[in-house]
Amino acid sequence: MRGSHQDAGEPSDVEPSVGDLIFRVTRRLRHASAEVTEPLGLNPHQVRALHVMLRSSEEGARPTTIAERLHVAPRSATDVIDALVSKGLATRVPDPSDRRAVRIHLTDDGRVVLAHADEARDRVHAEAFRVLTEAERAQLVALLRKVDEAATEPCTPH
Amino acid sequence: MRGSHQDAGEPSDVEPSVGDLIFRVTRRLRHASAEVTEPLGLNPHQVRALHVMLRSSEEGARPTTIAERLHVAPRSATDVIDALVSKGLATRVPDPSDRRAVRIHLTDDGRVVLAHADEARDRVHAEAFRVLTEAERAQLVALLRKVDEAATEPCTPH
DNA sequence: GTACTTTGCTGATGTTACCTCATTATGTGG
DNA sequence: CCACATAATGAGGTAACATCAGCAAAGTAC
Repeated sequence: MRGSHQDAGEPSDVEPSVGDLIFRVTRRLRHASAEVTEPLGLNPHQVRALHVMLRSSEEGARPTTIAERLHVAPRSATDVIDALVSKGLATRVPDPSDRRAVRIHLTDDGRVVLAHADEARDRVHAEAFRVLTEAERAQLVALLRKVDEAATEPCTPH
Repeated sequence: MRGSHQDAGEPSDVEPSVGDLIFRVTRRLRHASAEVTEPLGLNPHQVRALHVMLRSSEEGARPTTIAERLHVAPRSATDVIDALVSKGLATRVPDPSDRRAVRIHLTDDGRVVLAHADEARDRVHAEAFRVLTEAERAQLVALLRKVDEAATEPCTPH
């Protein structure tokens, strides 16, 4: 974690809007997740990069692809990869089909660590939403999905 | 915005969990909000700092207080304040009751700019949740509030 | 009052996570 | 085979944090 400053946000005397609420909940989730993955020595980007590698375990992931998934510049992916390689969680392998390119592969360690990270994150999320009943959770998913999908397909030409 | 890299995240072949979904929605909200407040030359911290000042318009806000609200170190609040002062949106006024302290006040410009920023943000949020009916929005608020409150009062001693 | 401790802010400086631009090696279309 | 595009990365810059040191003012103890 970057800072040591933690707290819950103002008491908020007024009725919070949907937007405010969703930010509050998410912020807490993010912090909690960060707390559990940090002992593993991973920041969110690194975890995400490991995921990309896992998904293309066969061929390995290209730095450019990782950059896209992380929404960062290609050059920045190099740094993320460097970090993972130096931790022994990933390896650079020359791409057989393009000698300019590199393929990034998960190491066995990487696989294990990623599994731990995922499990920890899942636990945190489950804990956070444990106050909801099964039905409520389903409802929440449905609502969020609706919002998400509306934004994904901008069917509003204007 | 820091980077120029933008896109919507992977297609996600699998059923997304509540946690994933809420992150997706929030990420989009954050980006959209950032886009509209950036033309005003403000980053989220600066907007938040202006809010703190607005809330204590009478006496002015102390840097320490602003730091707390922003969840950053006191020193870092100085930088945020510097930025706002240099834009002419805030002023430092010596605290009459404690000559070590400073009070930060909104300028008239600051008030106007903050109002614009708020309005823009509200518009973005309203737009994002427009796909929901009034009832659905209320439902969403209720669910999120439940999650939020459960986390706020950690009534789970263990 | 003198002395010690604490508090409030800020200057100096370091770290991290990004960026852009330049470089090198390789692939590709005329 | 030449011009241009693409893949990765080195070099170097910036923004947003951090910590620590310093100074002035307040509070506290005797």
